[in-house]
Amino acid sequence: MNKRQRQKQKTREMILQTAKSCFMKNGFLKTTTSEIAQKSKVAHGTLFLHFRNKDALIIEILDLELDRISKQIFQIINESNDFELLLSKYLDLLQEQEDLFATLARELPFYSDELRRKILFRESIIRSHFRKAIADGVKINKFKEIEVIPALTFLFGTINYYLSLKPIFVKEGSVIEKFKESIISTFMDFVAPSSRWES
Amino acid sequence: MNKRQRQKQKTREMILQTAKSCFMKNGFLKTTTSEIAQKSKVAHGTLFLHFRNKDALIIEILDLELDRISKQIFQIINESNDFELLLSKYLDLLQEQEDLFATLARELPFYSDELRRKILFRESIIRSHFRKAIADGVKINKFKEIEVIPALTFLFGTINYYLSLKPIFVKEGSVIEKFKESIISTFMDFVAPSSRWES
DNA sequence: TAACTCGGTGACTGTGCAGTCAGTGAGGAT
DNA sequence: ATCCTCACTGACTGCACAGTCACCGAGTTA
Repeated sequence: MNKRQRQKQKTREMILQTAKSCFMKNGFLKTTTSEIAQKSKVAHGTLFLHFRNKDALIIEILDLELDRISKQIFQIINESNDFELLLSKYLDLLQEQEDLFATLARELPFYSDELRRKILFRESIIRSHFRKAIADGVKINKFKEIEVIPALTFLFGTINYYLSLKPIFVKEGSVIEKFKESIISTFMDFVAPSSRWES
Repeated sequence: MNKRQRQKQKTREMILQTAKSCFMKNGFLKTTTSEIAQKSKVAHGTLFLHFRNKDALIIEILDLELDRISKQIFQIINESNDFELLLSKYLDLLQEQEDLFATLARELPFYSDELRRKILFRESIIRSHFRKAIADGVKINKFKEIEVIPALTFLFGTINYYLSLKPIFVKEGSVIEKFKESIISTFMDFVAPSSRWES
């Protein structure tokens, strides 16, 4: 690889890096290509030399990021098939990338079909693991007999709600951190088996 | 009131009417002032004669609409302090104005502070009635001992989630209609008292 | 060293938008 | 009948933005 090719790749990575941090901070919709170019210290036109358009740039970044996160989640899933632990670790992961997930929660309805489909596909995979963990819990009477899918929608819907309205729930810092215990304990309460077996 | 004044008021109401239907269909963010003007059969400039700016127009429409809906909700609340019935009727109301509520759910994070505060204030009033209904239910052992506020966040969060991602859940028609039974029965399951008192 | 290649440049274009203002004419006042 | 008022007009301004292209010069090749 000669000097030109090295420089080209370096520029490309610089753009990706900068774009990622802009997107995290202000969301995809509000971030402009000029802003990315400026902060990357390249000309505006250079962006479109490396990426067909703004959407292609977003998709590339999200693909990379979601890949990375998916791997972490699968690791968590393999480590622990206990539902409560799984949920706790999942929330930790969300917290680590909270700006990204809050942005996704807010902006998802406004993305292009392609982008939205990609994101929802990833989420559906994650959700299927939770589904299995709950189904297992029901089988061993750890949870009461519930409709698993609606129950999960309550869980994911609520998390999504906290994320998308993050600035309303916390002035600064992490929403997930603030409500993690509440989310877990409320959901565990909800699915706790009736106590007739206890007595 | 002379002819001029009558005409002026008529124009104003025409704009409000048209703007409302545009906002319902495409949301506030995507609706342009030109579109409203065109469909109202008035010049673009006329809009700004009647309303300081686009935001003032939105706020006026939403204030009117939320007033109307609030009244209906209070009527429901007065008619029935039974939680399940209250929830059912509330969902019916959401369904009647589903386009509006879906728009609000999606766009709320992007509104100006003033607008967002107004909407959230209305919601908080409604929510307080639900809180009371649940607290009453807990008192008479109709529900198990739960943390009322987190439980309500699960409920409202989930409804918000269904609304904001409506096009993903249903191709056409009403999300609320489709999931109403599921939402009610899942939540009632969640808060059902342990069965030790039954036996 | 001369010719060529190609990544990078940034002024420019086109589009879409909210908001403005000098001008118009029907309606009202005298 | 005359003048005035004011709701209304729509071309215009200014802005923000994504995307383009003729040109440049460092790096590569012959």
